Amino acid sequence: MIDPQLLRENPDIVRRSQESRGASVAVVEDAIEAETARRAAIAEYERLRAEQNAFGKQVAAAPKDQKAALVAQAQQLAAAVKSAQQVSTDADRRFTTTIRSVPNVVLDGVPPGGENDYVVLREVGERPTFDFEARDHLALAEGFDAIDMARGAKVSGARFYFLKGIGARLELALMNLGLDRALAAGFTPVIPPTLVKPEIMEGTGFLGEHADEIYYLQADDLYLVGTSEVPLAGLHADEILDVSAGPIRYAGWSTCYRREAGSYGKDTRGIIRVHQFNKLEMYVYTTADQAEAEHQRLLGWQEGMLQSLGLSYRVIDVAAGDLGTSAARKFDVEAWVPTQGAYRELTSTSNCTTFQARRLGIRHRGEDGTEPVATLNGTLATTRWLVAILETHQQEDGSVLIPEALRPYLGGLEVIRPGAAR
RNA sequence: GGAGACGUCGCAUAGUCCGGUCGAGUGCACCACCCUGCUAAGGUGGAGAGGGGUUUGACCCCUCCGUGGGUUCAAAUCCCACCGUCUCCGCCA
Repeated sequence: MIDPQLLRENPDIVRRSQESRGASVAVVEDAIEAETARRAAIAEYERLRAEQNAFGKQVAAAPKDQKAALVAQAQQLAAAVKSAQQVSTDADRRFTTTIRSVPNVVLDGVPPGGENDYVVLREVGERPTFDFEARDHLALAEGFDAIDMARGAKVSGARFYFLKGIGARLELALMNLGLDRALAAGFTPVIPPTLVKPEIMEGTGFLGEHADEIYYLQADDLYLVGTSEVPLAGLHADEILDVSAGPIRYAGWSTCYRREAGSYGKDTRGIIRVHQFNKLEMYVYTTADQAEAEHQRLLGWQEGMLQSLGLSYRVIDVAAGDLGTSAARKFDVEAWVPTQGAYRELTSTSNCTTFQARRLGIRHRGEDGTEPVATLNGTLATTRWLVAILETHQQEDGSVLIPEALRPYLGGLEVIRPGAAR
């Protein structure tokens, strides 16, 4: 939820943000109107309520013979209070609904436009080249019996898979590498719940435009999370945090579930786009004025991971129209996938400023009382990374060199050979 | 799944039977100051959250006793539902 004070005092900033997202400017006018109506309704209700409170005291203090007459009067007042309260509650609900439909205000410098209007900030590392026919990640993995798509489909349907043998070990190694690096950077490791209540899912901003993407368990009124960002944001809901000593940083490992509705026919081969995968996610609570610096740090840790794995990548500044509801700015790190001749997203880091925190009631004590904190998130590793690792480090005989950083997590294994791996 | 107990402003508690004096008392912790020859003890005062108004004054008002309803002129207190915690029983990968 955006700052109501900003809406009232600087609506132009909100309008410009909507324009750069290519989103509706009309909702800004709706929100302003709802805010004004809300305040008027509250003022009227509170005036009547104050009157009723004062009257109640008279009734309590009155001698017995006068009480009946006073109570008769008070009954009328009570009716007026009740209806004014109803008006006030309705106005408040309408305001909340309206303002929540406004996505976060984008930061200065974010490129305007849609999906293809990103700005490339840098390209890092040399793209691998091969003097043989490169195999794609699935062909390589099948040589090691590391990924089993057919049986995944048999058991669970399309876009499900088994990671087996070295495939399973490789993923665990990757996650452990990420966790150790996060630990060194001061993150607290967390394994969160992956089923969450509606208000938590709502609070993180995922029930808006991405509602179709989310698995929902009707019998229990719970949602399966598509990222541990959701439970990590909910972790401190309705709390006042002490961020005076610096940002509070969590590294959450979880399985992620995505319906991938509307992506029929896209990335159907292998594990690029699947319904279930694992992810190590960074999640940070800090003050609003430190958010942008922290965002750069998150990006730095992500790049450090890709570099340690010997991957070639680029960093893009995602355009306003392609930001999620909660994000004010987002950087993606995309790795080069040789057989696709393209960069594919491996990480994403968003600065949600105070948007999520305002919805979830997460505050800290500032100079003038409590203020919402800023929240940020960013990927540190996912199952998809296996695609880039396998393809980048493949050799002519179908074997794959294991990046040095991963070897300690695989008992020193240096190369995966077809047929021999387990 | 069944039975019972409980859920109060950081923590611990009083208050709930018999509705108005609870716009919530006390202890601990916390902050400021005082006293004290010093990381103790004592004293005084302060201090919660959300929202509205405003002559923008360190001022006024409204709301918050798990959540949501209800009864009432008036609810922490009465009624209903739900959520959570604990104990016991049952069942179970």
